[in-house]
Amino acid sequence: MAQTSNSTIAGALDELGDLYELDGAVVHRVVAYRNAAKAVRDSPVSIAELAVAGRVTELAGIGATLEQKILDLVQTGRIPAAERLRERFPAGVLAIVGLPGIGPKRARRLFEELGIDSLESLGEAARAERLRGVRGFGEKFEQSVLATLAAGVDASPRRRVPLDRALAIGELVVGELRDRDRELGSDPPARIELAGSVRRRAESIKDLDVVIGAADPAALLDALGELAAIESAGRTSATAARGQTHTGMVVELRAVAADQFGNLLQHMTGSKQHNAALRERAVRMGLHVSEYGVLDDATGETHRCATEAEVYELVGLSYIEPELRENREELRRAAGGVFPRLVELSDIRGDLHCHTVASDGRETILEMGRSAAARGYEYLAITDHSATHGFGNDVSPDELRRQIEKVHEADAKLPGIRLLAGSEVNILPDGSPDYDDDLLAELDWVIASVHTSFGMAGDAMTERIVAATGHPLIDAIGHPTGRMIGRREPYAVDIDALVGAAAASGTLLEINSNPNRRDLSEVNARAAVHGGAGIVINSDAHSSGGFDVLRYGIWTARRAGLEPAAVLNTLAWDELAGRLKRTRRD
DNA sequence: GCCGTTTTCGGCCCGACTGTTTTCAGTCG
Repeated sequence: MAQTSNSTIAGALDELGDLYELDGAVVHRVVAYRNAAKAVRDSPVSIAELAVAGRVTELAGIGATLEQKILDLVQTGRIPAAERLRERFPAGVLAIVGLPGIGPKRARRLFEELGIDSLESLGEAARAERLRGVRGFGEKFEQSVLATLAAGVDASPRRRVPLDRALAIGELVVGELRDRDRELGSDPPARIELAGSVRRRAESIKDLDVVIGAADPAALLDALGELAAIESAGRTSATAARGQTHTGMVVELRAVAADQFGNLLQHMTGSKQHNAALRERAVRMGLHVSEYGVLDDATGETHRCATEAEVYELVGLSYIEPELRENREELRRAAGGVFPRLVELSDIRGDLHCHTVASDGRETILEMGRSAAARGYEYLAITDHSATHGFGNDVSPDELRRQIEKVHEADAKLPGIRLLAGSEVNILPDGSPDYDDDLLAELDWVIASVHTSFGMAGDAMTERIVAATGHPLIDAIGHPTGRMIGRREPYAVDIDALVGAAAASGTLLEINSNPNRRDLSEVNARAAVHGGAGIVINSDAHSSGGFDVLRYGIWTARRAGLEPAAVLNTLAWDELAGRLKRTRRD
């Protein structure tokens, strides 16, 4: 029997939180379920296994009660409490929660007093002007409901976009605001930074947050609507403005005095859960953290912080990098001292996955090699697609032999960088690569990926990729889960099984840096390192400009808490080559 | 429901906004 996945368990806990909230539970109990759901979702190890082993309460946020509910779910597939609550509250009531202005309390009141149990019955009641008869509801609420339903419920939660799109717009906005500040002649210049999930380098972004530290921010706030990226904007208060980009993203500007900039940047960078946990810790120390300062109960004094580091220092923590602020383990670790240094772009000494005109790339081996050398890389593996299910030009075995020669020729022409003859081979449905072993043995580096039959069932897909890790000449697995952020679910591979097989065989796992992939994800990358597998971070570039995406892979690794030593292409090639299983086997 | 520099009970982040209400509950980020 397939074991219950972390995401299934997390989903069940989230649902329980929603149901208890409707049921009128105290907010802290509801929050406890949501925190537990997040802890499960972010866990790099199997929660089902942990629960069966009696160790699940080791996770922060899971106690004896939730342990039992998780065990029920894992062992019987059901949670009795959830079933009882579902009988009391039709699914349509939960669907109403989350509409603008409707939380659990109001949804429950509408359900109990007017029997509203679906979007349809909500709309009917609004049109019939019956909602205003309920205490706490009025005419404006009815209009808001009708507007929401008219716009389509799907339109209400704004679409999330991958980080690269949000970052491009955010950097444009910040750049223009800084230009404007210079034109205004501010002295000292205003501090203007991106905050929010963009600064945390999250996988996908809902809206953009920009923070300003300035004595007189009015002119900057008023300028938002004039920026190239902004379609419409307006002031929302003396210290804030809100606009919308031409792409439909909401941009929030917040301003404070320069000596509070650290407080605001910390507050607006979040995450919400990180901030809540930080503030709970502060309260235990008699301190109250907000975007305006840190109030000390003992003295009645509010400390204003020009930098974030001061905020963390006041609550007894070492500085926490934005990428880690997700309320995973970072507060506990920061209380214990300084973090090990996270991997950085400048640590990467070579790229082991790129394409040329031989398959679906747009540039030649020489062009790609020159560009990689110019970026300071010591080595570059040319890994065009293999022959089956071709991308652009199918690289037949004979063509691959010629390609190996071409790589050697180009390598001789390019001093300062080592070009490696490689291939991105397909993992066929039976788990084998699509070149013969004698040909693979002529290559310096082989990365193997799934490009077909994405729909295979979990056991078969897992067997398929695990089989590939067992091949002596496959050095790494490319984009191991196939997920596309916001567009395609990962294929049904058991990540624990894959990590175990990769660690046992010495097969490396890729963090593919394409911003639509970032695969392994941060959670899976953490699982991989936890399970003893080695990581490589690659661009999968299809042109020389494609090398730029490596920063997204780096950010995924940093969000996973990876240090340079966990990432094998921080090594010189000779050292890395010596660790490959094809070498170690000899 | 969890958790401990308040340790087996009594707490549990902070501020802004909205609509409805005459002082605030609920929602939101």
